[in-house]
Amino acid sequence: MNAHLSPEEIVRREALTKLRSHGIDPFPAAEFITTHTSQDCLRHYEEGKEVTLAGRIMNQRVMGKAIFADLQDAIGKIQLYLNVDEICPGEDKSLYNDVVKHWVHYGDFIGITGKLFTTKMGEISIKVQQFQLLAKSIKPLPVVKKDADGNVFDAFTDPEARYRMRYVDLVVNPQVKHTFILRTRIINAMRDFFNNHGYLEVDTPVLQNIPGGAAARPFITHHNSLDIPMYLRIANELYLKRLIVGGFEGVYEFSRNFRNEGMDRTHNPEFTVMEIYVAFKDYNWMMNFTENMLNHVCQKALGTSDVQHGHNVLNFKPPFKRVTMTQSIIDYTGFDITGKSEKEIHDFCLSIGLEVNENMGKGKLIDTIFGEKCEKNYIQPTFITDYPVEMSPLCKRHRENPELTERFELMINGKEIANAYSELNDPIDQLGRFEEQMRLMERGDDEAMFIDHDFIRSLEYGMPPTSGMGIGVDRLVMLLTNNETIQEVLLFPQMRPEKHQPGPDLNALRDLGVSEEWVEHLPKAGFHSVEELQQAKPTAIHQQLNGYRKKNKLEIPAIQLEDVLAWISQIN
RNA sequence: GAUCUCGUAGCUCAGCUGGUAGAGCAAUACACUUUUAAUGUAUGGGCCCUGGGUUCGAGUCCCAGCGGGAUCACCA
Repeated sequence: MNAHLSPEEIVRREALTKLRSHGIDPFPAAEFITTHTSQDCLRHYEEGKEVTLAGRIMNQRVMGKAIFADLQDAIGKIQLYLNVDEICPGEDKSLYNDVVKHWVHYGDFIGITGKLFTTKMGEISIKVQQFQLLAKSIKPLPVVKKDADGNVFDAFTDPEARYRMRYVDLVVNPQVKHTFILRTRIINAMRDFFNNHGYLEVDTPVLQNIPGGAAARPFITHHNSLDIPMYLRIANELYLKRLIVGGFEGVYEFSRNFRNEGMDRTHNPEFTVMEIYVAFKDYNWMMNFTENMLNHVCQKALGTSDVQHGHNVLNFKPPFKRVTMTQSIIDYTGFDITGKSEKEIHDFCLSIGLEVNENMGKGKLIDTIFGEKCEKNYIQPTFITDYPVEMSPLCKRHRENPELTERFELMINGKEIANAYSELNDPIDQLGRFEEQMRLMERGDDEAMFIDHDFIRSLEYGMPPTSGMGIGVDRLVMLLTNNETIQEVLLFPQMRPEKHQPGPDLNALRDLGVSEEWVEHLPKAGFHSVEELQQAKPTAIHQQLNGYRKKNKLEIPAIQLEDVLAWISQIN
């Protein structure tokens, strides 16, 4: 029955039996009370101090009657010194000779009590006096080794295996664990910053009737009792604005959004956006707020305003540079879009070799120019402001130029990190913009937005002037943790489901009367299941099995055709 | 969705113009009471992703599929 297990797994399972027969439960229930962590021991070292720790045993160096090993807990690692006479002061040395030396494996959880000391080589270690197995690991972890210079050998690097088995990744790759600790620190720092300003964290619906607030393909599901389609949210913006209508001064939400679109190293079907809306503010205020918030996050989470990302050092000390969209396009193409018609801009795009088509409105054309020619140049944090009105259906018109909107996007490392508006609060203008979106949709723009009439109604009751800002949390975390792929900052990134090839069902084969000496060979010879036997001709099975026997020089009796016929008759 | 590329032992990887499946680490056994990529000796361990095809012969060549990665398209 162990045919599908690797030899190491078999050894570990046999150890379970041996431990139990010696009265040791490999999965004990009782709480194990620790007094210290690995870091406590290293930071507050006192020779001879008694400590109790728990963790995984990671790297054993057996030297006869003594063993050095590393204990890895939630925080780090510390070296253990396991000496036969310390662990087994009496006559009975079996705890050391059997349990510790042979039945405890790399990756097992253990609890120890011992005294701190420093080895000849100068490493702080624990001289173990009491040893207890807390949980056995019956699948071997990848073994990653590191030399004195910090060079890593045999690292567990296969992205597929790492993302599918993040639990393994976290155990053997400390830098991965650190990324996720930083992720939480970044989010906590943002939350603190907003709370300290008195803004309220809220929850709004994930399951929505109208997937509004952004332009994207939604995931569709169905509510049985109401018998209506429902959508996983693509954004939470319209709900937060309703709350501003309701009278909150400032609201924010860390929103898990879902978009049914392509997946790549910057896109996951579910992702996190932080959105905040503050009443009586405009986008100028929001720029100051955003740069101060980000600097606060860097200081709190990383302890610096200078963040290493790839070859660049990103400086988050306010103020950030501010450039209008129009000026940015002049800077990088020499073309001034001010007052230009859709046709003129279209022709300009063609003249500089951009791929555009007749379906693209003015906003989309300008967006294309910016995306192709400008965006990548903004490495240091830069606010790009005053977008054309066609690109921003939820944004208030610019106070000085009705063709523009009071919008900014924050560019860092050549990519968009945040997006903010002076929010459109004129219900009549808003409805008109939604209707314009519908026209774009009919013209072939599949990114145009749905109309949310309840949202319009809320604006009709009156929304104060408000500024809102959204920030891509996953991308911010990528930026601040020096990662290039979103999968590295999501604990469980979306993957295609694993296809399980069902393992051979040996018991079903036994039930047919297949002899014990043959049963394990049937799958290897190509017959994994009863069904596969059923589908093959008995004569072919007979020949194939005996061919396999000959090829592998099996010292077991040849199969007779009658045997095969007997199995088949059992099936029917 | 398109193109390129990869899939070999628990992990990291070799395997050339087709000819009996390899290394290091891990495992097992023995030795070793301050090692740290511990060391030394010995041993075991493979549906070479799956299914077809070519061939006397396929891990290797061809086709299809499954899964991953990269680039592109769409999007944040």
